[in-house]
Amino acid sequence: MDSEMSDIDPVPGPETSSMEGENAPLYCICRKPDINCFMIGCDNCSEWFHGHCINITEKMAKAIREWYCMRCRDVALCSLSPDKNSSLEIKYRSKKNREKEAEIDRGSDRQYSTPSTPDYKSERRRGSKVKRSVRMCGECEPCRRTEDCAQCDFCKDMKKFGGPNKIRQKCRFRQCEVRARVLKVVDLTTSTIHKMLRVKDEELSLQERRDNSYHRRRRYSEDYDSEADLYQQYKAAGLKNNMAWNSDEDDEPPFSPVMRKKAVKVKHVKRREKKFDKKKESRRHKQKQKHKDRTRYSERSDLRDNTGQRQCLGPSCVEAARPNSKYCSEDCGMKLAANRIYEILPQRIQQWQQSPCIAEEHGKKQLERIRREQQNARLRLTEMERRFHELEGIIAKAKQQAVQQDEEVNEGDSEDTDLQIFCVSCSHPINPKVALRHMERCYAKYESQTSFGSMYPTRIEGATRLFCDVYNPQSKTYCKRLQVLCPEHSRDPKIPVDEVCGCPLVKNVFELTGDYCRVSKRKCNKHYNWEKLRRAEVDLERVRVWYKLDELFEQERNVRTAMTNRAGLLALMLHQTIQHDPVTTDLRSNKDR
DNA sequence: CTAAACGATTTA
DNA sequence: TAAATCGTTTAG
Repeated sequence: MDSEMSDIDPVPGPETSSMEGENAPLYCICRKPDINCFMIGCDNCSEWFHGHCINITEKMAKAIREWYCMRCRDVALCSLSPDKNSSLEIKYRSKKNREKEAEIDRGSDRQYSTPSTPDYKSERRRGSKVKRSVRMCGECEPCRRTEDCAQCDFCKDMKKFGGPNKIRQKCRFRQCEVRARVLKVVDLTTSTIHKMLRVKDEELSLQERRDNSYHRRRRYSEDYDSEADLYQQYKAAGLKNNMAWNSDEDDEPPFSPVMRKKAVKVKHVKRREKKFDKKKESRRHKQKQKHKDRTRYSERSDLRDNTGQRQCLGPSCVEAARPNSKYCSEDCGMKLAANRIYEILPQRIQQWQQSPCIAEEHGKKQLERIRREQQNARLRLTEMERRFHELEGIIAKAKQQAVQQDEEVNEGDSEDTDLQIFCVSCSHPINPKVALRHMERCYAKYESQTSFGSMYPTRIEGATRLFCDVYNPQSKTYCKRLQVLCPEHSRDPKIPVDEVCGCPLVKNVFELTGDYCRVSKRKCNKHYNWEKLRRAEVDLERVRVWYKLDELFEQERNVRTAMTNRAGLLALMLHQTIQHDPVTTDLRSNKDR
């Protein structure tokens, strides 16, 4: 049934597989080592078979209740024993009962062996009385606990302890070490992270010692065992300290680092398992996974000597470790850590330099691209600044024009038709003659009703008149409209009677004629507020360029950070790239260039 | 992303 | 049938 259950079951044979490389046990009719695929176990001989070797898919397996391999079936047939159990037929589930039976079957697996299904696996389960479930390995200390601590947050939530029953989780102290979901991670401080790292370090060095010394050689299996070990400590200490989980003193805080580390670790494993959970059906049909090398926690005892005291792990230190620590002093811990760095780092640097780093090259290319774009943006910016000044020049010059009286105004009037257009803002029909005026006012009206601000004032060096930037104490924001377009904070100046419109006249839309509109500004409907619009046009473009520059700057910073962080001390110590096939070169390197 | 909440399922 | 607790959703 549970795929993950098989992972930790120390069944002789398949279960103790993987990771051992050449010595990996062989299974199935093909006699190949366990590969990470669906496998089915014979309910008689317990041998494992690859699904694809015997043409059984996971889906098919779901319908199977008892499965026997060819050999067992043949033998049973040949012996022709009258014994009722010896007819080894594959038994299927009836469709409607499938779900239910799975459960019943599962349940019985855990506890009993029915005569018709010789259950070797459950017998191998070390006679554990505790029922196993998805979230309980049934083996660990917490699984065996039957009493709630009544003090943890989960207990306090329970009805029986007067809680609101909102969280609805098992007592902290009964959360399975192996399978419990990660429920809450408390107070992750930097110091705990360091401690977590140190735990890993210690573990590594421990391994070394074990390998080099009289100790029986043992496979180093990630850090699960260290967790278990520390978890024991946590429990001991946690109970003593009345569950001061957040206590973060001395070397090994009793609880937090363990659980926190576990939180990180377990999560991924669990997520994957979860997927499989859904597919799984019976205990006998297991999806094999890679992380089955979790060594049993009980094996950890060899770290301590008989007296229960341990030697400090510091380099050539012979002192006894402090309680709840693996070192006699902080110093020893640091020394050990330093040693490890000296030992590992040169190698890793060398290794790193041996293979070209694609990411690094990408980064360089990106930087080049960014720089090109930045240059373009800057050019555009200077161009826009030039236009800005040009426009101001034009406006200034336009002001000097003398007002030409009357004629044209009347002319405009005479052109008047009953043509109507609709305001883009209020959609009222308006006379084209006053359209610009109306729309301008309409825009101002609506625009004033909204606000467009940011928490910070604009700080762009060398840019004049971009954002309005008026502070609004109510919302504590700075207005981010274009200054020229902000109807809220800047009123159009009153136009003197004698002011000329002064809009540069054009023919064919774009060609400047060099002349200026000389109608009185107040009366010119054709070029209403032309300066404002022209300024806005320029300013908007300037803002765009600034945004672009900002974005590019951000990109550059990101790329640079990525590049500096790449192959840093921590990265080199923690990660490693393995080139599995040195013959095949990186496909990208051919493609890209 | 995590923690809290809570419906749903399982177990007693 | 209630309690236990799991897995998923929601909120922050």
